[in-house]
Amino acid sequence: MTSVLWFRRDLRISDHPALNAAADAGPVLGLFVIDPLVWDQAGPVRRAWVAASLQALRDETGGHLVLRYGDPVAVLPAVAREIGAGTVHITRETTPFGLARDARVAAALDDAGLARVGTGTPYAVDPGSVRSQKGDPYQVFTPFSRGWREIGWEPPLPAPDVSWLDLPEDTAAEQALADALAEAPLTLPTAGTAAALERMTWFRNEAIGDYADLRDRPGVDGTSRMSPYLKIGSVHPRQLLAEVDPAGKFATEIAWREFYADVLWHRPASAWTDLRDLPLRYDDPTDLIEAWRQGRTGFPIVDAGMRQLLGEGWMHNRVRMITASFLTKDLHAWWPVGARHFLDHLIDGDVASNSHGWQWTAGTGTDASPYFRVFNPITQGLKFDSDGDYIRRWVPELAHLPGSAVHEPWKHPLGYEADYPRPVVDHAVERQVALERYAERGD
DNA sequence: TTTTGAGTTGTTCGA
DNA sequence: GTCGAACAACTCAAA
Repeated sequence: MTSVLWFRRDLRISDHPALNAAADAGPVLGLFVIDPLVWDQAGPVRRAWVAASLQALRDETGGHLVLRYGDPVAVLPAVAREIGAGTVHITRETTPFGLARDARVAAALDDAGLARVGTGTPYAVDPGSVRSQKGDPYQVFTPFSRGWREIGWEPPLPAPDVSWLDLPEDTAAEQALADALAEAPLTLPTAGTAAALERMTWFRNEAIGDYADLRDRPGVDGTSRMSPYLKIGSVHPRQLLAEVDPAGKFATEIAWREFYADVLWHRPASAWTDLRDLPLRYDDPTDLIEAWRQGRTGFPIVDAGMRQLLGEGWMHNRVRMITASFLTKDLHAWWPVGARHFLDHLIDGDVASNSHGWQWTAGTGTDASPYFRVFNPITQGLKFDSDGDYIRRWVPELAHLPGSAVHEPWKHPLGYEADYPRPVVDHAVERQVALERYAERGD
């Protein structure tokens, strides 16, 4: 029987259980729907990454990827009818947005007399399935990760033989793809499964030994950089876990991704609201938030990170924490303001990891009340970018300063020669304000 | 039921 | 320069 495989965040053909299910049943039409509501919200680099990943998937299918532009609620029944398919196969969604969209599409498919089959999820262990001995979902990472490893996962599936179907091109979709690709920065990673696995092999052979030491240094290429591939589904986490020690540090990073997906599964509102209702008092300092977005706060490592985000669509994890701490603890803004900006621009922006990473920084997340978690952007810079290379790469106004002097331009006679902004706040003062607000919560 | 130990990623201060 | 303690009190998981 003919079916449609609706690709979403599973842009690959290997280790793809839903594709296997469709291919086992008969000929398959591979479809991706460019939904303008999602597409237009994304920044140019994020769009370029999706476009490049679609192009890679098209290559992997031998050119048989059909693109459509529009609302999936209208597109899916129309395409299924056009090709004579009775079933739409998907990888099951787990996020609130994805579940709501799938529910609307499912209703439309029902009305059209079409079946829908969900197989697998983008996770090694499906969200909702790791439970404590009492049967409750875990609220804390470490016990979750024990339960997660106990459940375990299957080895990756090979790519199936697929009899692909085609339809005439949708001009609007092809144009959207071409426009997005035209805006790709030179720093965009090579998209697709093969590039992902090649990078993973390099990481495993060359970098994983130094991972614990180098992963915190934003000026060093010491992380796997698998997150953009995982986000778009060019690889499934099973394929990465098969390459490493399941008890090791890298597998633990995968477990963090799965933990946050699990938390979001049980608490969908936590995507955009405080997981723990403390409540904290927030400000809305519009001009300062805009300075933060643009990387013009006068704190070098904050500005370097925010500019890397806009330029590359990626930010080093250490710097994500520093910039997030700055927005929430120095500017006292509500974390979703920052989470929204990150999600719009990060090529690896994933709602579960993004929002819960932000909640961790803001102190509203899963781990217990570390009220004192206020990053000092200057000492963090000196500690993790001690040679200053990261700053010089992203903040040209400071590129003339030597070594670690870039972190404290106010101490250098030539620090402001190139019109670098002065610090927009006094960190020591704002740190005290943040601590006081934490102490007054609920009063 | 009660108790106990633990909880990703920090900073500052004083010895 | 290095190191350990203090920094609120709380929630969770499991014994």
